[in-house]
Amino acid sequence: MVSIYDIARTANVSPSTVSRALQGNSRVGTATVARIIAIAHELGYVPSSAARNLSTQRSQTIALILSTISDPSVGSVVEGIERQAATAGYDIMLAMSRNDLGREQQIVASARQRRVDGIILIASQMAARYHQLFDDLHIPTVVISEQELQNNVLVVRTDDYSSAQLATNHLLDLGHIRIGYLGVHDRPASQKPRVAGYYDALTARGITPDPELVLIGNRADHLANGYAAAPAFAQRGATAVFCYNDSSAIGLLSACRQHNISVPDQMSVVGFDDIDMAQYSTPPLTTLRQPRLAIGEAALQTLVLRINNKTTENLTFPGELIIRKSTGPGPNKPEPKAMQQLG
Amino acid sequence: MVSIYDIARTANVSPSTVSRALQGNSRVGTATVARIIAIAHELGYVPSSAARNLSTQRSQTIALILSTISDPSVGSVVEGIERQAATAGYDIMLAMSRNDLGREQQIVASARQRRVDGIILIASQMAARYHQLFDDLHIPTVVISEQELQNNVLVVRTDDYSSAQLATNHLLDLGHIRIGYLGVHDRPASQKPRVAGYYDALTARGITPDPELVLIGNRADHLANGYAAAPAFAQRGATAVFCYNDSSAIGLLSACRQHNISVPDQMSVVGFDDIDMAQYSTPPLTTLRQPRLAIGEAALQTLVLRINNKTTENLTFPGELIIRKSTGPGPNKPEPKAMQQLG
DNA sequence: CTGTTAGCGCGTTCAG
DNA sequence: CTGAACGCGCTAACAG
Repeated sequence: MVSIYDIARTANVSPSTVSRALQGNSRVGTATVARIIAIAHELGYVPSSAARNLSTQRSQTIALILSTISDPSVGSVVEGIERQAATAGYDIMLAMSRNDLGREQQIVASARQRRVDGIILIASQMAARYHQLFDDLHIPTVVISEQELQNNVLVVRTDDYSSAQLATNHLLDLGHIRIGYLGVHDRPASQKPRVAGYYDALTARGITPDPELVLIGNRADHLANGYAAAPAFAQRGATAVFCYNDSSAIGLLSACRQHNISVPDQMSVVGFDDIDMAQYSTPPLTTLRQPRLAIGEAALQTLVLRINNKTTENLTFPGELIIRKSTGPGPNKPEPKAMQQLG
Repeated sequence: MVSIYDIARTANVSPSTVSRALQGNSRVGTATVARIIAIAHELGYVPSSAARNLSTQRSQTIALILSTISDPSVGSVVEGIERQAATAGYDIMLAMSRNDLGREQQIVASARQRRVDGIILIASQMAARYHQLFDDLHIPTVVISEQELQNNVLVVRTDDYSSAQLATNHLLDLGHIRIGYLGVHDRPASQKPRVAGYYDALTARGITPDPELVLIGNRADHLANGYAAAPAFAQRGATAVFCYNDSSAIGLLSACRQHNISVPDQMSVVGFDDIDMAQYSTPPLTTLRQPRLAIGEAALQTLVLRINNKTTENLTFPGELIIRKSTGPGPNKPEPKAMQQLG
């Protein structure tokens, strides 16, 4: 492997001159710089990041930890992160925790050994689970999802609470009373505020939330969860369901079709995320769009700021209600005229 | 940052003894090993991979390059890779090429500087585009997808050709004659053999493929491609369509519904991949399952073998036809009895 | 079983 | 503007 020593030798200069010339910044004779660069190119020189890392004590690497990549809603977030990381000159070390304790510890160990400059956590329970850990690590960290505040952990997220209210209010506006909530068990951090928003929206309209209409799936497969929940909702008289995410909603939609429950005539369904597939479901899914790409980009930018000791702050993005065809008037549909006036 | 020197000092041994003790393998007094480990733990020692990499000339890192992560079919593959990488002690450097020339070069540069021990390419045109590059890099590489054979590049993939034949034959068996193919423009490597399989299956039954029934979408959004293609297929008298992947198929399904084309009564649709969403589409999608998790795992294992100079070989996995509800009898449906007998 | 020595490749003072 | 010298943290070859 050719090093700066090799190129120094053939250029009749010292290694430090080569180092400087290659970095561009320092003051070196314009002529020698050109000559050095030429020789470096000619010799097929490729700088060693290990050596550089060792010397500079920075790895130009950020660890991206997520519970699973097989979730259609995280793709765009990762995309946003990767994009910004590339332009900021950081490499990404990808790790999947799978909610597996052993693997989680392994990941943290690996990140520490690699001396990663920063960490991004997506849809992982790790931040909550280890509570103090990320504070003690002294590695800048940003968590994407609602989170208990910690000292050294930044949060970038969608406003789950008000988004859930938006979704629920949409159903309420359509005249629904018996509105269910379909949840998951493996995303407590973001689910909590969504449930709260759902509850509060109901209560604000004078409706007492019925615990019977809150169903929490127990598997990691959200599609299957949604599919399995349909009969219970129908049986308990729900005319509308607000789902934790689009996957759950699409599973639910599929089951409705299977059980001949017409959507939206007999059952309105609202999802969350607006994944690519959402507008191609049957019927196209009304959902709460999260600005996933922007969140990913913001997460990385915030992290870089934090790494460079600039001032940073937690970021909250608003959700956007996307009305499609899976929601329709409920049994107590208000007068169209009134709706018009309010619009 | 505490180093082995620090722990050597407080343990009254030499740094190399510490190094050996921590590696476990070498012969060091059992007592001192215990003492050293204890002290290391106490001092909060975390080994530096940069230093180790520099010294050993191996990075324990593999580069995972893909065009985009926002494709529901790559998630499982990545999952398989990550799983095996973790157990084999490799970290993953994630990079997305986005079919962007500049980014592609940046990624290769970064991988070289990092001295990655191996490279995995998924659904990327890079292997084909640079042809000679990956050979010249002298870094073990495995490509997931059909590929022109290169010296130093291994291939792990689904048998696209015979899978396409399987899919097409299924449609043929159902009595369809005017069978279309819905393709994409950004996956030439895997599409080529699929189209070939489709053509050959048709020809083998004495049907002359009609070029009018082969539609190639021109956008990166496969769902949208599928959606846009429905009218053309209907208008040209296709009674069945074999799609490049499930995303295209689901887009097509959605458009059929929109245009009141009944599936499968008026139009049968077959996808490819068997993504999680496939069984929850309307109707549930008949598709060709790829063993994506297994492919990911095999890809990494093969790569590791190759890194360690063991013998390796290209791997081809068979696809599996999953019959669901999006396919049904065509206009020339054969006698049910005959079907039974053949089964 | 253990210590010494010498790099691995690069950045960075400190002198000129 | 340039060179010499040292350190980053760890492994490995060579003595004992």
